[in-house]
Amino acid sequence: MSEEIKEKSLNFIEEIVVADLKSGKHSGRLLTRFPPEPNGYLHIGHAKSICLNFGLTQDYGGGTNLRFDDTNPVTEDTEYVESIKNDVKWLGFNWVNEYYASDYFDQLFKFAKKLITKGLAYVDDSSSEEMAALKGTPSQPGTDSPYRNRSIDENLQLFESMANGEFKEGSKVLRAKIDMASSNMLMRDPIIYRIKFAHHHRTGDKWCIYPMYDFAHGQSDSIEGITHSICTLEFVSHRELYDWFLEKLEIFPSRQYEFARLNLTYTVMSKRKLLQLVNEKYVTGWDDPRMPTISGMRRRGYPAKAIVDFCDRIGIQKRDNLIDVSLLEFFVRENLNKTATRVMAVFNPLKVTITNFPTEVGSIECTLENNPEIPESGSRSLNFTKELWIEKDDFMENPPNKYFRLSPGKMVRLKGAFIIQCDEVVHDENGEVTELKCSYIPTSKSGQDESGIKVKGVIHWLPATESIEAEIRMYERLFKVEDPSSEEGDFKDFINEDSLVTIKAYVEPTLPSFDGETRFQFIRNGYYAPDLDSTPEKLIFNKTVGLKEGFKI
RNA sequence: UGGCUGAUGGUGUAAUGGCAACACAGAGGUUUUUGGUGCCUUUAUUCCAGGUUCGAGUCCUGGUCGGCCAACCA
Repeated sequence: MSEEIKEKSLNFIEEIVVADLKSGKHSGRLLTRFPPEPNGYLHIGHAKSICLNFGLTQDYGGGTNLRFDDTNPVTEDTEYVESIKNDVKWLGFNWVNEYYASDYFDQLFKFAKKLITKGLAYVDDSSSEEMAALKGTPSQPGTDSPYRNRSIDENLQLFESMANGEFKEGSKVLRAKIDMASSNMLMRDPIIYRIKFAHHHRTGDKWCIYPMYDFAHGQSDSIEGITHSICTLEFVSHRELYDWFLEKLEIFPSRQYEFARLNLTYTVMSKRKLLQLVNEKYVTGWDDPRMPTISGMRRRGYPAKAIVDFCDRIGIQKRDNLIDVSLLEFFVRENLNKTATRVMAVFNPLKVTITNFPTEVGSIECTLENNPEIPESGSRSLNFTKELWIEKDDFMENPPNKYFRLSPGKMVRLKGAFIIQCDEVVHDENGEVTELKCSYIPTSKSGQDESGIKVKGVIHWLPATESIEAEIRMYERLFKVEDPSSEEGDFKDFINEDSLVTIKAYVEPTLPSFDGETRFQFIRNGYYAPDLDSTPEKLIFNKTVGLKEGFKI
């Protein structure tokens, strides 16, 4: 095997990992984690993080934990836990451990008391307004809280009482005692525990105090022995605090590294905004095929591999980015081109009557290949009959130059069947074309063409009486502007009202026999996937993505 | 008027002091029983000003512009 090993350039995090492994840091151990908060569904931005974290340990050894960052019981729910696990698995990744920050509540409580004991935390009775007022601004230092110098004993006692439910929600918090004049706002005595009389999805009513993110995340990393804790750029300023806690608590020094989150054109990526779209019914749910969620993309028909390939291609960097959604669509098409079963569907039927059809025959069986990219994929049959449907767009009475579909007097091949010639155009009283009378060339059958006729155009068709109806959900981008979040005003003002158009179409009669996992290419049209709600009795297809458009009139 | 962070074609990503490359998007051609696919060609890039160096996208200095930071969210 002297295969040329292509030199892959490493992203900056891989470089760090490789260097750490080489230097023997943590005895060469590598452990990452993917830490979602179970308060929403995963989206394509999370996929980037998933591919990074799991990809690192796939490439360099070690493992990745799935850890739910469930420190805020009022927004979190097991529904989200289940969807997140399902989505990670669907993308093709396996975690070594499933953990919850709430698993560490007892330990975190002890850590807090240790901080108090070291004189590094205190209970503050200030209201949130008072605290905000004393916090200062990024360019002006804050002021010490009047409660900042309580004794260690008093703090310990007060904190225990907080945990025992002796104080009202919002009346007291535990704060780290750091530096109210720090240029980093997060170091100005951050709140580390607050009172919430809320039912937690895992710990139930055991606690009425819950740690803040900053007091849970780094410690959870440390407890698990995470070597590389990877997060997005907005956490850069949290790193100083992250390190401070680990140092003062004298626990395993996990390290945090930050990369730029993914932004995609014509969509929004914050969970807050996505939740709003769901709650306010702009979409049908988290898994609406227009959503940038993993479940939405899955429902739309995006293959997991296309998403992973996309994430590999966009790379990992620290600069803000806005990636063209057409790059994602490229990977979807690339994948589906190799896997989708080719079938024919007619969206806007125009009747074609074959005037010279041998009526004594009834129908002529034609054989169509399932996928030209995969010769072994086999074939299926479709009947060529006297009355057919073709697409309205495939006929023009007065065609422009270079239009090589059907027009009066011209010939075209019906895909997988015969060459036909348009002899007569039938109009209604408004001048609309209602029917084409055509003759077919009996010797031109696909695969055994002896006619010697060469035609430029090939169009799709269906037997009029044998094709069946299906509901087609046509999706377009959810927003009318490239970057809804950066526009002035409410992002919802830029929603594309035509992002879902439901239509009826005719499809081949064999379609009900395929299972729900089959991905289709409606020839010359696009890729389509059976919707979750589709049944053999009522077929429903989601438009995954269109084919690249060539000729435009 | 603070701190942190970043800047390479239209969009992304590489080049680790030595010919600025790859993908997507765009344009053109070719093949094709999908105006798809494949194949070929092509347009277009180092934020600015100095400096170091034989040589700078890369190193240094100073600017400019962008992003993040003042939730009892994560």
